[in-house]
Amino acid sequence: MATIKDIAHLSGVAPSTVSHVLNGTKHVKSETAERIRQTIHQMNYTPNQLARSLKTNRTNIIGVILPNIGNPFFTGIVEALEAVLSREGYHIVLCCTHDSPVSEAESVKLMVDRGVDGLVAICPGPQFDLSEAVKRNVPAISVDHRAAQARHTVLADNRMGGFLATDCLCRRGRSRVLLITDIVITDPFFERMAGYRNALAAHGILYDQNLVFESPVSYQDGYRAMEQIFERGVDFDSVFSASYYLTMGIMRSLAERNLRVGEDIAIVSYDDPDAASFTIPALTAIRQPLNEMGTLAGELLLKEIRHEPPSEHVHTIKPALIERESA
Amino acid sequence: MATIKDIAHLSGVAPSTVSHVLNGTKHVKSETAERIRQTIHQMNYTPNQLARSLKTNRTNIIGVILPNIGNPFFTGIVEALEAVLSREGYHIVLCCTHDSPVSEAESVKLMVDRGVDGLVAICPGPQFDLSEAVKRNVPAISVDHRAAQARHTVLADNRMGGFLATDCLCRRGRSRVLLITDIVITDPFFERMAGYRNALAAHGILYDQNLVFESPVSYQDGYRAMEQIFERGVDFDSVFSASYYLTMGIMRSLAERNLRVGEDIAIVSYDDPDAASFTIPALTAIRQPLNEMGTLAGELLLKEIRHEPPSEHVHTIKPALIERESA
DNA sequence: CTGAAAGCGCTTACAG
DNA sequence: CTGAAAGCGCTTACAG
Repeated sequence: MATIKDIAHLSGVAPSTVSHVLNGTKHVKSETAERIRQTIHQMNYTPNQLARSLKTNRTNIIGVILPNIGNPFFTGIVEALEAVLSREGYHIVLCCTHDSPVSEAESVKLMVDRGVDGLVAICPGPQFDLSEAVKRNVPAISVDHRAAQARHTVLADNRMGGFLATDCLCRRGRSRVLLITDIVITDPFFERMAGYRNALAAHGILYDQNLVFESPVSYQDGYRAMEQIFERGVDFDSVFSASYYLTMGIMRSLAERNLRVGEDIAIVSYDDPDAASFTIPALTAIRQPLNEMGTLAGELLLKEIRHEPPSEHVHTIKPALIERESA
Repeated sequence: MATIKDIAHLSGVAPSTVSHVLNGTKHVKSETAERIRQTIHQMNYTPNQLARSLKTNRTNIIGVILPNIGNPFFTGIVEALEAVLSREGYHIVLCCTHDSPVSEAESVKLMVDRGVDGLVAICPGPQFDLSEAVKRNVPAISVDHRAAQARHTVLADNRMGGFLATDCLCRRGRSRVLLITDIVITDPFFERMAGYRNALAAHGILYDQNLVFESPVSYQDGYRAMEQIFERGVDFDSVFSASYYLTMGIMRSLAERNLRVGEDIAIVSYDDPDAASFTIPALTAIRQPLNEMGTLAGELLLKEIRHEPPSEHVHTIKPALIERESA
């Protein structure tokens, strides 16, 4: 590969001059500049970013750590994030952790060691630790998780979401509201449950421990959970499903028992991917403000990178109830 | 941040010695080594990978370029890929292109300039160009796309998939088989259509141009396409949907018209994400060999990195028909 | 078993 | 307007 030296030789100038036309850091006589640009083009030269970064301490890369690809919840956030960051010349690079704490720690180290200019962690596990980034002075934002070390945290108001979902059900006259939630009670799920209880209270409905079920989160697990609930003969008239993945399994279980969703049993689901409008019946769901969350996270990160004064540290964004057919 | 020099000073040795204990590249007297390890630990030192890479020309990073996150088709491939590569000490880093050719080109450049040790492009657009990687001698694998420049290409047998899907329908006595496919006819979609035609022919059914529809690919677009087909009064008894996203929209359109999927209208869908078992009715679908594709891509990349002799250049993996309720 | 020195490919004060 | 030189933080022959 050609180096900046090669280009310098071939153009009859010094490497520093080439560097300056490359970066526009100083005025170079237009003839010289043109000549240099020509040989750059002829040689198909591209600066070695590793060397550049070593010197400048900048990579123009923002690392994003997320549990996995394939979950539409992340897509919305990452897209918004990318939109605001790419506008400022940053590239986004993703690391998946598969919800493994070990992998989360490795990902932080990997990206910090590779000199990313900033880090955003989306929906990390409860023990997620950004101190490695903080120690090395790389700005970091935590999304959907209160990380002690992140200067900024972007949260969705899960309590409000839980309230909205349950309240919707109660307003429709449902009083035996099943809550099916993630078996690992991270903050968001804890908050959703709090919202559930608040809504019940607001409607004068007594909280009944026997209506709350925890399950691993997958389509299949949602199905299994619902089957067990039927086997136990639980009395209920509606479901607040705290995860879209659970919802799909729940709906199948109901269908197999010929229960009509939206009539016999009302359902409100958390999360509102495109697919939620295409289940049959379409889902009434809590839409998380993914776009806003991603945008805000991006803006906060830029501020930190530029050492602009932080506004608040924890930002909470409100979700919305999207009413369709299932409730 | 501490550097290798700092560690050397504090341990009373030369930087080269620290380097050797760091990398195990030479035997160092165990006392010395221990002392060095201690100060490394005390100082919480981590080598600067940028500097290391600049010198060694290795980053231990494999760049994966894919259209987007949020599509379960990619999840399977990436997971398998990660499994085989991480076993060999490589980390995977993702770049999303959102199906934009510009972004595809930038991603290749970004990763190559950052010195990735290998590249795999999953399902890139028709004009995708790996020559930038080839020119710089970085091994590259193309998955689900015949890239002229990639030494190795991993393909799914889409023709077979198209055949299997259509054949399934015909075997069940359907003869008016609608084909709804992506409006951008990339190789995979072209092949699926070829399989469709082959299957029709095998069953002695005349190919009818009027049964073939092209549509952008999303839930909503699938719905729209189906609605238009109804408006035109097309006569059909079954659907081969060449994309899972289309299928969801198609099913909703049928449901709204009170047509029973699997009885009035049979459907076979391409792609078999977890969700395919949880639609109502569950989908008969073509399952792509994602795990195999990812594993093979990873293995081929490793071979190239190690300059091992290539076996074949184009590897085609067979899909399978998964029979459920929709056909 | 350990160290001095060169060099990876850039950038950036500094000098002229 | 241009260039010589130092240095970013490592690794790796080479010498001893």
